[in-house]
Amino acid sequence: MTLHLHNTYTRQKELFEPIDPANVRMYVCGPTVYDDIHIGNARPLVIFDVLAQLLRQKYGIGHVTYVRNITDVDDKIIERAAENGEDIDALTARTTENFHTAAAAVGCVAPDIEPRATDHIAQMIALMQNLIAKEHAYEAEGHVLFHVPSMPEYGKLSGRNRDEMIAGARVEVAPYKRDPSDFVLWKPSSDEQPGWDSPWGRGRPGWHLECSAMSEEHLGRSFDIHGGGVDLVFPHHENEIAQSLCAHPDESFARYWVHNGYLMSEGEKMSKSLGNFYTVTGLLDEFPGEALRLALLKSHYRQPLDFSKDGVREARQELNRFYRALGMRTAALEGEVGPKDTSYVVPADVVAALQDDLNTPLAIAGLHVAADAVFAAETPADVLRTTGALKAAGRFLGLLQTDPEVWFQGDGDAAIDALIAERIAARGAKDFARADEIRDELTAKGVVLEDGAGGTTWRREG
RNA sequence: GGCCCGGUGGCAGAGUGGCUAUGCAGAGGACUGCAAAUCCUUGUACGUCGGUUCGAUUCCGGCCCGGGCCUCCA
Repeated sequence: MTLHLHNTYTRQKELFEPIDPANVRMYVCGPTVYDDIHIGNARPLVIFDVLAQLLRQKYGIGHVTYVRNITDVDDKIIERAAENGEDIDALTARTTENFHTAAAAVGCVAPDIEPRATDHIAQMIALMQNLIAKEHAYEAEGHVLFHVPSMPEYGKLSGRNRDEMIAGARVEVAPYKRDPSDFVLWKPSSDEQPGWDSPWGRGRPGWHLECSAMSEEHLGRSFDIHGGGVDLVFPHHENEIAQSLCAHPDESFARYWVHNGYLMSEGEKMSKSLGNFYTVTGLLDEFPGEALRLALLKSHYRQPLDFSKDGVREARQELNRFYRALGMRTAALEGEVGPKDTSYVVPADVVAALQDDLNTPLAIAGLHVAADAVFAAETPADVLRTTGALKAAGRFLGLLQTDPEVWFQGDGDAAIDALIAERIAARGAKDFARADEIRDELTAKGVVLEDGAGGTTWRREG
């Protein structure tokens, strides 16, 4: 089966053909670590995690290099640290840790390489020297600027021309710019600001330079996929292309540009004043990370996604259904042993959906079909086969890898077990009044009991 | 103002030139001491106006509505 991806550069869905199938390379823009990540930041994390897993599955583990950077030098960081009265290093360390915790909580596997901007200052300086030598960049008043008119193709990715950008410019043009559209590669730092020595004095990099430097360092001058949110198309990715292509005109830089759509929250653009600003950490107090992940994957990645807590609740209901199906496996094993046929086939419709430009909603529909098959299973062998298929399909999406008992019951609860035992005894004695009393008591605590053929099980609902 | 994306049943959300996903919620039924789960049945959706076509939700155009980007927000 073949993989197709929508390429922003050509605005078409294209057959994916890696430069080197033995080393498929993907670079995704990671966070600027100035604050705890919000649910909008989590969307690209989850999407590109699915893509990375799909690539690993297709080309083999060890044949995919997934790089996701951390931008730890930026004016927003400087400002936030000043606001908080916090040391910059403390701020970036704290927010980086929050980022890692949140990413893991929504089921993302760590990227193969996670470079930090501040570890690549030397590479950035070399890149600027190269650009200056080729007359694509110039120094002015301690700044280094990229000269946009030096690149005729500038604007191709975002589909805009220079005149439009100048006409739309809302910011006053700095006097040292040769052209209003020129952008900053390097800027001087005051004594209080973080800075590094350079041929142009002590300073720090502009926003776009770090990604050009880091992708080159870790993936080479040409690589396969470059990903991020649509809002990065312009100016960030446009400028990365300008920097990297002008520095290395014989290379292709990234070949497939993959961008995820914007996320809205409760029907509106997320903002702190509207009360719809959700950090991942905050949401994790209310919902399992897996429910957040499913809620994010229920829309196609290029579509705008209206995130809502109701949507997460619905995702959790769906996960309940999947985990109920997976729980049949335990029941089957506890009952009859049966033939130990654990062979299963990963549902082809799920894989096909993902290979068609990451159609996760269609893949999830395939998960439901797989769950139906579990519920229809008639023998323990069928249960083992169908649950195996469901779980394997879930793995493609980074879902359903938890033990069903843990999903429903968490760490367990001896008091609940004791009440259930008492209720089973009461039912055995036909004391249904007492049995119902216990059910009501547990219902009030958000515990749902199920009397099945294999005994009584319970789950938390809330 | 410029550029771009979208408007699908109560909600979420795929997809297709004719056979009308999937889930959540709802209704009826089977099953169940009760309940839950599961299974069965059920609801005839594609913003609007034109055009192309034997036939359009799907292609083309106008309009309306919503959203995004336009120098540092994923």
